[in-house]
Formats: sequence, structure tokens, C-alpha cells
Amino acid sequence: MPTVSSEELAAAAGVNSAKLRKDFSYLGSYGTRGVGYDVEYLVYQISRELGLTQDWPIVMVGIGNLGAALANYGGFASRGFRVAALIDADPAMTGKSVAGMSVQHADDLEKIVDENGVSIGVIATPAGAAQQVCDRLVAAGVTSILNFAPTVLSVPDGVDVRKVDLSIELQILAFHEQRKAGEGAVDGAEGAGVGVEGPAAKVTRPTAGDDRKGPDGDVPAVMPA
Amino acid sequence: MPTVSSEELAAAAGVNSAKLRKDFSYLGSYGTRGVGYDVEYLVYQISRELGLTQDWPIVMVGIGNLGAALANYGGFASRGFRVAALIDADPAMTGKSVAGMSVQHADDLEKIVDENGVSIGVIATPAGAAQQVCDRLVAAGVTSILNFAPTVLSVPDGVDVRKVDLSIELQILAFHEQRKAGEGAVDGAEGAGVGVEGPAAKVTRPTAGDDRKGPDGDVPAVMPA
DNA sequence: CCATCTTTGTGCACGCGTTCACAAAGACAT
DNA sequence: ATGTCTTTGTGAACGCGTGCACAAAGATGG
Repeated sequence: MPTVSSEELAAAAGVNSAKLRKDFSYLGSYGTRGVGYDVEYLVYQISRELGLTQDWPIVMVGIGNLGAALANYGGFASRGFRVAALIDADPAMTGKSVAGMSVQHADDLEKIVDENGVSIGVIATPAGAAQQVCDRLVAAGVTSILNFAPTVLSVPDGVDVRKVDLSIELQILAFHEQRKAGEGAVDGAEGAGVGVEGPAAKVTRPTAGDDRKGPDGDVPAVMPA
Repeated sequence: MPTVSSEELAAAAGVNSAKLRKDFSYLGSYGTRGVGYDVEYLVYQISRELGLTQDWPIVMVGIGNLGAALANYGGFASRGFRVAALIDADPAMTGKSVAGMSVQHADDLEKIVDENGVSIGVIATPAGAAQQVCDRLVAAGVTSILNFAPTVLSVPDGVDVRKVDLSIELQILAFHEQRKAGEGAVDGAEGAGVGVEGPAAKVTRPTAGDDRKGPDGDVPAVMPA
């Protein structure tokens, strides 16, 4: 019986072993003192708690580049997700084959959701269509929505929405990049002050004093919309 | 001069106003007591601190569905990013127009990075090619990489990598979905125990006792790879 | 010019999560 | 069986971030 100790797992994950044990303990007592955790059993328990052992039929609405990319993404199937249908509003797309599936027309959205018992929908439409698609999905019985469109969706209580903004990660990289390069004054007169990971909110600035609201001369145009 | 108070901003964002003020204070003293914050000036200061006022040329490698979707994504330009080049290894893609740009061949990667002064690269290739592309980007001078390929990249010190796993968000939704539906026993014998947001790690279970390592009979196959 | 009102900037205290440290539990050798 | 050794599970302490509450600062009106 292959086992792992909390110590090994913690080292591999770069976390504290006590915390790891405490976290595991919330799932139940699955370890054996003096031995460790049965790998296979532990993996199963975590998978089950996370919902990875269930089959989740999902519908994808909006089969443009992004929708197609998602449909082809291998990571879904291995995590328990099954793409039950691809839906697009463009009649020219209807019937086309994407990722081995035939794209269906948006008119049939309600029927598709109902017949497949879908409770999770993915929206990859243009921003303008997202809210409308969202409303129809919710009306059809979908209770969780993953939104790739750059819009904030409004939904009734009881429906979960998660928004994916593909540029946020890029922005984080750019932030770090800025710190790497411009340690000494990039634009204004500071540059130092915020650390690059932890101590960002820890720094005790020089009690401000100068870099505050200048003579207004250094206030260029505002950020791009 | 249009202004906002920390109270208004906090209400809009759903956070505590004191924390918001404290956070702002790390950027300097940009508010006026009795009045609030000058909107335009505040936006500029935050933008500058976040690096949004700079122009970040980026290269995108791997122009498949995902790469094309990203190239067309409008959110980048408005955040200060400029797609300097699209690169693909497939000779059939070379010269094709995607998002108004001509796709260039991977052979020219080093030259492109150098000539455009690129320090941020986006990898949207298949998993198999990601590490190789990454190595070449780094060798060419790129110091930040956004990785969409399902691979963990290894890079030398000083290079930042952020991995985007498109299925993680979906998994979070599925987790919540599971709790919504299966309040009473989904598979095993528990089901209750973990709350749906905050108290997940707070629950005091019934001191375990039964649901622990059962008679082995209830240990189905392990999670899908 | 002084009084009053509004809102910032921040010291301080509280509470929560992380980590320490150890008793309990089981494996394994003798 | 008994003792030793390893590793878990968890009570308790520590430290950090959040939120409270207030003094300082500037606006505004008389």
C-alpha cells in the first residue's frame, strides 16, 4: 500500500505540514498514525469532496475562437466535465463540426439544457450577447455560469457566476515587470515603496510629504478606458 | 473637480472603507480631508502604480484557436498591452492574417523579441511545445511569461511565469454546484460538513468515528488522470 | 477670523488563520 | 506482550490583517 506522509506532501507543495494535516482532517480521519496517508484512498476522498468523481454535463454558448479553443481543451474531460453541447447564434455555424461535435443553433438552447440535465453553462459570446444568453440559460435551469465575455452579468439569487478576465494575469506580470525594471524612478519620483510579493502592503513609506498631490503639473491624461 | 469619498468607493466595491483608505495611503496621500479623492488624479495614480500607463509590447506564440481568441481580445489594448507579434511554428500559418496582423514564423522568434524590445510573452501552444518555446523566449530576453498550455514550465531565476488553467474556475463552480444539489448524501455517507464559502474550514465535524477509513469496500477507482 | 462640518489618515485592539508542539495511536521489532 | 519509533490529529499560542474609532486637516459658512 503506497503511502505519503504529511511532511512529504507539504515539502512538495511548499506549505506547512501541520496546516496540511489540519486541512485533511476536515475531510475526515483518513491517515494512519505512524504511517501516513494511503495515496489512492486520499486522492479518491479529495476528488469526491471536490466533485471530480461526478459527471458534469456543460453547454458552451458562443463558438468563436475562444469557444472553439475551450471545446478542444483537454483539461475538462479529465476533471469530470463533459461538453454536452456547443451552441451558437450564427446560422452559418449550425451543423459545423467543432472538436468532434456538431454545433447547434441557439434557438434550441432551452431544449438542450433540459434534455441533458445541464446545470453549468459556459458563455464565450461577444460582450453584447452575454447577458441575454445568461438570462436564457438561467431560465432554462442552469445554476452556475462561467463567463468569458467582458461583461458583468446580473443573475438572480441562487445562481453562481464566475468571470474570467484573460488580461488580469497579464496585468499582474506587467506589474512585476515594472518593478524589476524600474527600481529607480520610472515616471514619477518614487518607484520604491512597494515590494514584489509579500511586503507590498507592509512598507513604511517616508511619511509621505513630497510625492503627494504635486503642483498639478504632473497629471497627464487619465488611464485608457 | 469631481471627487469620491472612501465611503462611496467602499460601498460600491463591497469592502470596508477604512481598509480602502489604508490601501490608498500606501500609494501616498492623494485625498483631501473633508472632500474625498480627486477621481481623475486617483485613477492616474493607481494606473501608474499598476503599470497601466506604460506600453507593454507582447508576443503571442501559438496561433491556434486560443491564440487567435487572445489576439482578438479587446481587453489587452485598453490595459496598456500591445500585441507586437503573432508567432506560430506551422509554415501554413505564416503570413496569414489574424486580428489584423500577419502571423510570423517561429524561426524569427529571437529577432522579433529583440527588435520590439519585448519582455512579456504569451504561450498558447500545445503542451508539448510549451517548454521549448519558453526556453527560446527566455533566451531571447523575455522575463515574464503567461502560460496557457497545460504544462508546468521551468524557468531560471528572475523570470516570472503565470499559468492559466481554464478548467479551474469550472471546477470551483462544480464544487458549489455539488453543495447546492447534494446537501443530503451525494455518494458516500456525509454530504454535510463543509459550507459553501466562508465556513468551509470552520466546521466541527462529529469527531469523525464512522466515515473514516471504511472496510475498503467503498473505495472505487481513483480519480481520472 | 472663528466655528462647524466633513472626510482623510492611522494608532490600536480584536479576531482569525497559521504554526508550534505534544499527546494519542498505530506499526513494527524483540 | 511489551517497548520503541513514526506520524497523525489537534489544543493552544502567536502573529498578521481587518476594522474600529478618533485626531488632524481642510472646506465651508457666518
